[in-house]
Amino acid sequence: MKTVRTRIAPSPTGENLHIGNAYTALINFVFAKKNNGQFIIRIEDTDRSRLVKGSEERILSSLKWLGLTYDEGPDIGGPYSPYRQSERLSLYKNYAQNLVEKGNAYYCFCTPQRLTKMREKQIAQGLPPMYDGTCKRVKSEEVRAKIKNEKYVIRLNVPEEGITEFTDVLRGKISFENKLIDDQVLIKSDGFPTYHLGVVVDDHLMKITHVIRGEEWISSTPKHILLYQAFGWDLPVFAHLPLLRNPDKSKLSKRKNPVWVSWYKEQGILPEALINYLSLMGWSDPNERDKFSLSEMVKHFKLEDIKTTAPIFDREKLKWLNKKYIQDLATLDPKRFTTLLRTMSSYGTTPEFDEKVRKVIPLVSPRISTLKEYDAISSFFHARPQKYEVDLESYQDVISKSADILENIQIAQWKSDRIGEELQKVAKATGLTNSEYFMILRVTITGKKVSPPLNESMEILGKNETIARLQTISA
RNA sequence: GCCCCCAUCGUCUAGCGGUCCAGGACGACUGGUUUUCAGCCAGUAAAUCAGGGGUUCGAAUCCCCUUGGGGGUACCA
Repeated sequence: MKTVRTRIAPSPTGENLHIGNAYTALINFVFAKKNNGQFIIRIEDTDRSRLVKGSEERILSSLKWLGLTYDEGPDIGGPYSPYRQSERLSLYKNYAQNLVEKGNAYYCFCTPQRLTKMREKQIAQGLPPMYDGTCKRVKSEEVRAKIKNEKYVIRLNVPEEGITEFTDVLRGKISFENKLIDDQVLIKSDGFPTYHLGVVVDDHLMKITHVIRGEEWISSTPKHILLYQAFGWDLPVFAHLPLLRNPDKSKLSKRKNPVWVSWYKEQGILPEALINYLSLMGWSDPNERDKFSLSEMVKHFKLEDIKTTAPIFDREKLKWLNKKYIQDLATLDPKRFTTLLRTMSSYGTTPEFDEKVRKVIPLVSPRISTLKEYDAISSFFHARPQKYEVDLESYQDVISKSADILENIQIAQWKSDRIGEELQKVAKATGLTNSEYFMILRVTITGKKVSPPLNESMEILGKNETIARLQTISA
């Protein structure tokens, strides 16, 4: 049996890794690993006009961040190097010329202006816009002359009759009438291949066994099949994944949704949570579990189980999952949790991991669903409140009494339980309800009406600091 | 316009001819624990399985049509 080899072929035309590409990458990765195969990254940078500087590097780093490690790629090389199409240019042209010789492709000298006009006319007549084959009929002596001093492209010579069909692992048989398939450009006038040529040549040369990609490629697949046939190559297995959608059901786009993986990282989403959430798109664990790791997914994954209905990428459940993962991390590895917090671009007040931070984490982490939220809740542990959510002036007396009673506790007895007992006494003595009294104290200590548990927080702050904060108000 | 794909609670989904007057999770809501929030526990609402025809003793599950949604239709990927 052939070794399973999958790949994703991102174009460095965006800010970062697109969430849709991350999804495709996940499925390709999991499928490859499930079959002890290889997962490959190939950069398809054939559109020079849309190239974004630094994009490739950021795409690769996001892939790594997500834990989708690849076996071969542009930065790590591999047996089929190079993995960047712009570095494989001469290849494509040779293959295209070979097709011309066999009659499966032809040179085309039509100008973009003529093509536009042609299409407009076709649309006006209610015809499908397609290349009209003018250059297919140019005599070969004439072609040889024109190649020398005219710009040209090379087009695929699609048969005018017949049907091209293929079996999609997820969708079954899909067929297209050849007469509706356009004579696709294979080599552009700048000498670069189009996606269609590049993807077929490279997938073949790199021995890709399974082409798993987004649904938007279904209608180009017959062109690819025709190419494989023209070259006389074996077909890979095709699987077209559902497209992730915006809440309004349109194709996931940056207009309507944050689509860059880097955005989720900056928000304080953990990679494990994003991956887990993505894996819930179109696939479900056989045990109906919602939370599971990448390696657990690999264990239970079956390509055929992917549902073809396009899911909406709705961030609610991602948030819930992230909360779970944050709690796990904070509990199991508070040190790493702290490090992560401190590497956030929105990094705030949390100092390096120490005894105090170790005590703060279990109090704060269950109350956040993204790392970004951590600082707002925990900052009072490390700095006195700058402002108070409630006007405390009329409560000076109560606060002062609270300070006095806490003053009586020995430093060695400074524990949340003891603090609580003492404060209950004050609470009873004042005319205030418990909730009102503790709300006042809470605001005094934390600045906020909502905070981690008060007594425990006071314990962590220590006697001196606690009393100092009370006196700040009562004085 | 033409081609192709898709259709179960608001969302993600289970279901692959009888065990489903459709199950789970998120979200929402109610109650409990409680000094706030979070958590935890208990519970409620939420899908005439898009609609209509078949096939079958029997259909959410198979077939057809309609409708709806999506994708493609470039010298972009």
